[in-house]
Amino acid sequence: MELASKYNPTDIEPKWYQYWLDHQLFHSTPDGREPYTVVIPPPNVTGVLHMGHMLNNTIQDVLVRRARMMGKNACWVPGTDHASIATEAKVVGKLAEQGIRKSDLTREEFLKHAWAWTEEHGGIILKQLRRLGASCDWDRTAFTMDEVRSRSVIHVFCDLYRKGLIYRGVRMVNWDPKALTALSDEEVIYKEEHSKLYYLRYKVDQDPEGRYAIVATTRPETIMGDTAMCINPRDPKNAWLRGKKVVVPLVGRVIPVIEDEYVDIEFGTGCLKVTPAHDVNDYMLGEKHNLPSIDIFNDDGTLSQAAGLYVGMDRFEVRKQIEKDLAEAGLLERVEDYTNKVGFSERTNVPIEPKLSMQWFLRMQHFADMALPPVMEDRLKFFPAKYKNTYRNWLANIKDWCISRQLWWGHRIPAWYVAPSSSPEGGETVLPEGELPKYIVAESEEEAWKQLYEKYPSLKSSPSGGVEGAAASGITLRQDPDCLDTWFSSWLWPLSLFDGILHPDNEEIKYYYPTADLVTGPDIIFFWVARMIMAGYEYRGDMPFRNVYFTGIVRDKLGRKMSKSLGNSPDPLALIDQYGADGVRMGLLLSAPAGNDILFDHALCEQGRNFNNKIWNAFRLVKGWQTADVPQPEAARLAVAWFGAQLDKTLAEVDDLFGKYRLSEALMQLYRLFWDEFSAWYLEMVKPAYGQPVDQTTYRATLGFFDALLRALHPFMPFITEELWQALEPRTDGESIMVQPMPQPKPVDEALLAAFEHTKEVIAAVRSVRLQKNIPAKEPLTLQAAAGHRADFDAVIVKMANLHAIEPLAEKAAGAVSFLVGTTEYAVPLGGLLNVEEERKKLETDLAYYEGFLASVMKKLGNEKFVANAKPAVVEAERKKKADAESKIASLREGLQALQ
RNA sequence: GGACGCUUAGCUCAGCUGGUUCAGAGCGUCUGCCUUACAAGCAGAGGGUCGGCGGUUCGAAUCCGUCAGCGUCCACCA
Repeated sequence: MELASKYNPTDIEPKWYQYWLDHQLFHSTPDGREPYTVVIPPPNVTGVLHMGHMLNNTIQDVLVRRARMMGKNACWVPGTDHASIATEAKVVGKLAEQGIRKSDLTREEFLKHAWAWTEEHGGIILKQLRRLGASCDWDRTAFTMDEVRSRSVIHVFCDLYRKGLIYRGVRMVNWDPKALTALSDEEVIYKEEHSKLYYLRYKVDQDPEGRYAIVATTRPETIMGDTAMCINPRDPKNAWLRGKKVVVPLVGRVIPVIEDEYVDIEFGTGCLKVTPAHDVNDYMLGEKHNLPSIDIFNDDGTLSQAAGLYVGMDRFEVRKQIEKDLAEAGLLERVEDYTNKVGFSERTNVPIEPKLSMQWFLRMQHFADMALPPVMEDRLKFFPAKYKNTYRNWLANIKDWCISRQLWWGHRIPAWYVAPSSSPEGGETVLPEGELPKYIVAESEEEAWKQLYEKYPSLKSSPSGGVEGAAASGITLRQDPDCLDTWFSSWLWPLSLFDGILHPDNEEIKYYYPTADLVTGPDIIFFWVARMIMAGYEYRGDMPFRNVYFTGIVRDKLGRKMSKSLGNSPDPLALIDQYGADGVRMGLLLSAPAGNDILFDHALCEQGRNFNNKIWNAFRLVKGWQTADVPQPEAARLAVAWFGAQLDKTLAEVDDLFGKYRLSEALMQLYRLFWDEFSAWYLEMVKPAYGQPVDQTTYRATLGFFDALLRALHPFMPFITEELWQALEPRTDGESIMVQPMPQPKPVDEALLAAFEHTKEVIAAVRSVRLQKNIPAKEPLTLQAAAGHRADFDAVIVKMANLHAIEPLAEKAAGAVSFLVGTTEYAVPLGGLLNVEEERKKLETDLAYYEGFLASVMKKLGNEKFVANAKPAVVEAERKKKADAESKIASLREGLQALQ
C-alpha cells in the first residue's frame, strides 16, 4: 500500500461529492420508508457563505446523513430567499455606483436590474455549501420568488384577506428613512445611545407674569410638530399650567396644555411635549385628546414643508442647528447628558422614525392562539428548551404584523385600487381615515375585475365585461405599488416547498410534511420559527416541524461576534482549503452544544484535521497487514471481544445523545472511541510484531470494526469515511457508505468492560513505573499480582506492558515497586533499581490518604441518622468502601513492612 | 423596568430527578520518547475547597433564599 503518512483531503473531497451527485444519492422521492424531511433556512440569494451558515448547515447535514443511514427517506430541501430589503438595498447601491438613481427608473426597469443581479450572484452560496458536503436534494432547489413560491404567497395573502385577518390602515409604523419603507417591530433593534436631554422653554400664553413651562426632550427637532403640552393631573408642581396655553419655541404656535396620567411626574419637569406624528405615545395621546397631527418629516428624514422651519434639512442636522437657535433665542434652559434607547433599522442601521402611514397588517392573535400550545406542551420540541420562554413571551404579547414594504423587490401586494381613470396614481401613504380608496384583493388583475363586476354589476356596461368594459365605464384598477415583507414568504417555506399551499392534496406534501427537524438561530425565532408554526397550523392544521434545534452564534475566540468591520470572520472556503471540509465540520461541531454560542478557534479545525489524519493512519496500518492462516493469539482474541463490547456501548451512548440533539458530545464519544479505544488500545493489542502476518480471524474482525466506525462517523465527516470505506473492501460502482445502515448497538457485557478497565489501569501503572524509573519500553519486566487479581486478561497485560510474565505475589519482596489497582496489589520487582526511600514515601502518602478516607467512611457509618435514613443500597456501598479501604490499608502496611 | 439563563481545571464545556473513591471530558500545560500506522504522533503526570454568604438534609456541584458578576430576550417613559 502506498499511502502518504498525512491525509490530504484536497482531491478526495470533490471526487466523492461528484460521485454522490452522479449516483443521485441525495435525491428523494416519496416511498414506503419513513420520511425524514429538513428544509434549509434559505440564505439570502445574493449572500455569501459565512461561519454561521457553516455551522448551521453542518448540523443539518449530520442529522440528514444519520437519518438516511437509519433507513429513513431523507430529504433535505435547499433554496434561497429573495431578502427583499437587503437585496433591494444592494441593487440600489450598485446602481448608484453607475450613477443611476432608483427614482429615475420605472418599476419594470428596476426589477430587470434586480433580476440580473440575482442571476449573477444567486446561488453562489448553494454552490459553496457543496464544498461543505451538504447532502441536499439539489433537484428540489427553490427560491422564494420562483413561480410556485410566489403564487403560494399571493394565494395566502388573498385567503387571509378573505378570512378577515389582513387589513389595511393608517398606523404608527417604524419608518426606515434610508430604505424608505415601513418595517415590522421585529426589524427594529434598540440600542443604548449617549444623547442629550434638552430643557426647552415654552412661554405661557398671555401670562401676565411672563412665565415659562420647561419641557425636557431628547428630540428638539420635532417641536415643529408639537400640537399640545401634557401634564399629569396629579402633579402639584405643574398644576398652575392647567387650562393654559403655551407657545412652541421658535415656531410661535400656541398649543393647549392637556392633562393625562400617562405623563411621568418624576421625569424631567413633568411637562411633556406632544408630537402626535412622530412618537408612538404621543400618537396615542393625540388620538385620545383629539389633537391635530403635523407630519414635519419627508420620507427620507428631511424636514418637510409642513415643518415651516429648516425645510429640506436632515433631522440630525436640524437637531444641532435648533440647539443653537434655541439658545440664541433664550429658549434653551439647559442641556443634560442622557442615555436612552434608540431604535435602528435592522438592515440599514439608521435610526428609525416613528411615522404615521397607511400599511397592510396581519391580525396575529388568531395565529398566536394556535401556535402557543404545541410548543408549551412539548409536542413541538425546542432544543434547548429555554427558548420556550422567549417564544411564549412573544406570543402572549403579540402585535399585529405590518406586512407591507415600500419596496419593489418582492411579492407585490395583490390589491387593486379602484379609481376613475383620470385620478392620480394611488401611491399615497398617508390618508385621513374615512377616505380610503376602495380596493379589491385578488390573485390577479383579471380576478379583481371579476370581483368588481360581481359587486357592482352596473359597471359591466359591455356584454363581454373585462377591461374593455371597465374602461368604458371610466374605471381603472391600479395595483398597490408595495411589496410584502420577506418573511411573509419565508413563513410558508415548509409548505410551499412541497407545493402544499396551491395543491394541498398532492402526494409530496402529504408525505414530507410535517418536516422532522429545523436547524436555525434563536435570533429569528420570531421572524421565522414562530410564524412558520402559525402558517403550518393555518394551512395544514399541523406543525411544520417536530423539533427545532437552535444553534448558537459563531463568535471569535474572544467572544466577539464575527463581523466584516472587525475582520474577525474567517473565510469558510479558505478554511476548507486549509483543513478539509471534514476537519472544519468537526471543528465547528466540537464546540457547539445546542443553543450555546460557539467560540470559533482555528485550533478546533486543527483538532478536526488531526483526527482525520489519525483515522487515515489507522487505516494505513490495518491495510498494510499481511494475513496468514495462523492461530489467533490470546491477546487478540481478548481484544476483539472487548472492543466489540466497547463499540456497542459507545454506539448506544451516541444514540442517546442524538436523541437529545447533543451532537458535539456524540462526536466526542466517537472521537474517543476511535482514538483512545480503537487506536491506542485495540490496534496495539492486535498488532502483529513487525513483519509478521495477522491471523484471519483478527483481521476480519478488525475490518468489521473499522467499517462500523466509519459508518458511525460518516454523518460527521462524510468525505474521509467514504474514501476509506471504498478502500476497505472491494466495492462496486454506485455503492456508498452514505446509504449503508448505521451500526446498531447490541446489549453490552458490562462485566467485560469493567474487567478491561481494570486491565488498562494495571498496564498504565506498569508504564508509569517504567517512566519513573527510566526503564526503556523495550526491556521486559515481570509483574507480580496479589491474590485478588483475575487472570482473564493476562495475555493483554503481558503484551501491552511488555512483560516476561505475571507471577503470583507471594510475599512482599524488598526492591519491588508496588501499586494498587482497585483493591488488588501489584508489584514490579526492580532489584537494585529501587529507591527505597522514595518508595516508602509513596506508600506512606497512600496510606495517609486511605486512612483519612476510612475515617470519613467510618464517621458516616457511625452516624445513626445516616444508617437509618439513607437508602439501603447507599449504606451497603459505604460498608463496601469501608472493607475496601481496610484491605488497602492492610496491604500498604505490609508493603512498608517489607521495605524495612 | 420585566423575564429567562449562566458562573465547575489555564481555555471551552458535561455533570438528569441530592448518595458508587464524584469532582469529569476535550484542548492546553508538564515529563519522557523520532518505538517501522500516525511528532498533525506515542507513553505518563499535574491541575478545581464546583462565584460569595446563609438555609434545608444524616448527606449539597446538585434543592431553597440572598448577594455579586456576565449574557440573552422583551418593554412606549419623553
